[in-house]
Amino acid sequence: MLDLKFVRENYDEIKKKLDKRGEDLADFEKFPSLDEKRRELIRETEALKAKRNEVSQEIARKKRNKEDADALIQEMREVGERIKDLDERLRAVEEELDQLMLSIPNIPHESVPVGESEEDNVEVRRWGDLPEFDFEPKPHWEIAAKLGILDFERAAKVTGSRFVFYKGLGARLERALINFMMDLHSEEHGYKEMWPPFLVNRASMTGTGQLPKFEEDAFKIREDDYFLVPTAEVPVTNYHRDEILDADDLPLAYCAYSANFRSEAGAAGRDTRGLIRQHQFNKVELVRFVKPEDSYDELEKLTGHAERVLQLLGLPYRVVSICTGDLGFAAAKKYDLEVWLPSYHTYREISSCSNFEDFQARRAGIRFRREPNKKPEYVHTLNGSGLAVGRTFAAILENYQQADGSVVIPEALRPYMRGIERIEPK
RNA sequence: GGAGAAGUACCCAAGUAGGCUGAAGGGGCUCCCCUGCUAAGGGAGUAGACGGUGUAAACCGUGCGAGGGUUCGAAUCCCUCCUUCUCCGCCA
Repeated sequence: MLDLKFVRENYDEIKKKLDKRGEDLADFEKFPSLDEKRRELIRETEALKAKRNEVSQEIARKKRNKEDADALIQEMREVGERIKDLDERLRAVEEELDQLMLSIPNIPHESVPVGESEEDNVEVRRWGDLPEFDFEPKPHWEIAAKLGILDFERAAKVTGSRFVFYKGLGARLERALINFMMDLHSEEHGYKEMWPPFLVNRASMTGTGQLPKFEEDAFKIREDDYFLVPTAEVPVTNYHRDEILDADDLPLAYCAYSANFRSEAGAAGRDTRGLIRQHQFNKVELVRFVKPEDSYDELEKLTGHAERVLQLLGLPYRVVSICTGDLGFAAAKKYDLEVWLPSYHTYREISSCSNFEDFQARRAGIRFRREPNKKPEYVHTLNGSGLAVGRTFAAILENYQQADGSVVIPEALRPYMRGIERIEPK
């Protein structure tokens, strides 16, 4: 959410910047009149309330002195009616303004490349040599089938499409990846390890920006208004919702594993095979709460932490700076890490690292105090996948596949696999 | 899931015949005095937050878990919800 005063004072400039996202700005046009209407109603209603408070004192005094206060009471009865009426109108206007503000995306940072779609994203750097095969590399679902470590068919029977069973060494590999990533970030990168709830309430989903605009993307438990987490970002960022943090504690860094649930509305027909796009997938998430002046350095740092996972696993990747037209709703700037998938002959997103500046913090009420008695300020929040585990699983199968159908386990992972160096066809 | 009790400021806690209580008292914290260390003692200060008006000083509004209602006026009365605790049931 953007700051009301800031929008009021910089309306035209902000409009220009939002336009670069390719957003429909029809709603935003309503801002100036709504904002003015709101303030007008506040002025009116508060003047009446001040009067009511004053006269109520007067009535109390008269009653104590056994004087007649009927005329005043009669007068205040009318004032009360007017206040009630104005309050109702004010509430309606504030509700509308609130919905408007909650649906306006973040302003892109000046360093974000201007563009319309993912075509215009800018590659920042590449790492690693692409693997060379003296045979035709197979897609990961075919490799997995030979190894007997994934079962999509039975998952479809048990649940539905876009779900999967990991089996045997496949299940162990998935678990090894989670443990490897969590250990790396908590032991070496200084993140505090968290294990969050996988269901969150509406306020949390609104705090990080999934709601109100993207409700159809989420799985919802209807009767108690809970949502299955689409990413651990939601519970972990909201961990500090409505809090004022100590400046000395910043930056705060958390890493959290969670299963992630996404309805993938609108993705019908895309990536229907394999692990790339599932309704449920595992991910290790990095979340940072930082001082505003540090947040862009922090974004580089966080991106580096995610990259480190790929480097240790020996998976070739590139870093892409997401352009204005492709930027997520809440992000001011975003880097994607894209891992090389041989069977696709292309890089595919495996991590997304964003700086939200104070956009989420304002929605979620996450502030900090620089010094005692100073006014609280909003923190900047960042997060990034470190990494999406299912896609990492797929990348390992594809990049480490051998001519005989086996898959070599990257060395860094072997301690987590009880020493297993290779998964052989069944 | 059933039955009870409770939610007041950083913490504990008083406050129902509704009005001079936005909130007694204590602890903690900050400052000052006294005390050559320590212990103890004395005094002062300690809602923050959000919103509105204003160049500003400042003034006004909201605020006693949340949201409604009754009333000229609510921490105090009524309703709904949330959370915590105790007991029972059920489970992992």
